Amino acid sequence: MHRAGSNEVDCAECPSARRCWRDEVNSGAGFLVRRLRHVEAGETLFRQGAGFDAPLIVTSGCIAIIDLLPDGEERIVAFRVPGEIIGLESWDRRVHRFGARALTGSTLCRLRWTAGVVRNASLLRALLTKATAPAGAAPWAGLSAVERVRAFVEDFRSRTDQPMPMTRAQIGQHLGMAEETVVRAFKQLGRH
Amino acid sequence: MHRAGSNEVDCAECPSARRCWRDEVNSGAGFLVRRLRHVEAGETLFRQGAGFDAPLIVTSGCIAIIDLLPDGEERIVAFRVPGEIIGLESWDRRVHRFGARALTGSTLCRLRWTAGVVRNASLLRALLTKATAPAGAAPWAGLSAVERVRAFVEDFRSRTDQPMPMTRAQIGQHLGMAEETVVRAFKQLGRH
DNA sequence: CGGTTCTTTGATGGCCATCAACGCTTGTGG
DNA sequence: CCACAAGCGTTGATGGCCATCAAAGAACCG
Repeated sequence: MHRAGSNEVDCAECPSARRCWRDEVNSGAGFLVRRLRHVEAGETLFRQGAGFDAPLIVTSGCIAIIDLLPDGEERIVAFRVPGEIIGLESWDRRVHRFGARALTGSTLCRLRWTAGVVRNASLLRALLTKATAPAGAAPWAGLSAVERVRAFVEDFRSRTDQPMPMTRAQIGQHLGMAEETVVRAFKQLGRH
Repeated sequence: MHRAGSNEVDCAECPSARRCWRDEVNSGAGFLVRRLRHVEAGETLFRQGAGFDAPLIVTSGCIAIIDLLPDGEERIVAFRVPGEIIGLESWDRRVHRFGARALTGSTLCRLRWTAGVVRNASLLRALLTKATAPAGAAPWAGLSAVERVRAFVEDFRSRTDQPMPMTRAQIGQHLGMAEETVVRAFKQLGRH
């Protein structure tokens, strides 16, 4: 049984906890959060290389996870919507592996990470570094640009009901294709 | 403190545990394994859709993780080398999300999964489903085929010292490009 | 030797990145 | 109100990279 400190909230007491954790959350399960301020559209949450302290849970809005490449190009690793976690990929580091920027007005909770949710650090490291598909894999290969855009739209729609807040250029930065190709793909799909 | 059952080994007692877990392993840390038989080159460990019971840790050899697409095509999601885990992506399912096939003679340990290594199932599910980059992201986009093959080779070399056991066609199935393109990329790299 | 698997090389065509330009919308200041 | 700028969306023309098809060498094994 954990006790929440000042400014901290146990997820078990949050009426919308189910949206974040999908299951019911038991009091004392170790999920303590600190509610954060509302961030404005376009605001940078943190930059790549900034000091990392704890993961965040998105509770409203949409956050772009951004990889800043050596040549200055920006690649959008993921779009995070309510209920999803950002910053976990930097868990075993001291600095953020990616940056994060709000695409719309958003709110977040900070996960109190000191709780003994995970008993052994080695397993968590293994999970985060080995269990996932390595960069370089191409699960969608063989798909045309149109089919990849369709898959992206369907994936986003399956995760949230909100309208897509990102620009065509940002979709291109995420899927690795030119903005014009995204536009032509949407036209071929006949719908937005 | 856990006690190992019949045929079970505590990783703390294994002389090569450091190779699997990188850190030193404390007795009773929850890492109990069962040593498995040696699998032959080309042998299928399990097929996509087969019943899942526990993850495996590769201790020697090389295992291909295979996604069987609806059209019958096979996409190689990852190549696992000693110290890496397979099957974790199926943790919250009853069946295997991917198949697995040995590329060379390999040995594996079965992770005893009942140990209370992770205290809360919700967090692990969140880790596996939300923390990783979604399918569709293209972290390598903008790279030519030659540069992607170079990145693949460097990644594999950084993970193991063994010579690359996979064929050009399998590299192509992994990177999403034609076998001929892999060959031409290797020629341009001037070395194997 | 014949058979199989893997590798390599060449020719051709299509998809998509790139460049260029324009319309549309919004915001800002004169 | 109008002019101007900035951001976003859209369309067209062009060229290059790579998938595809075809075929042949190379290594291995019965």
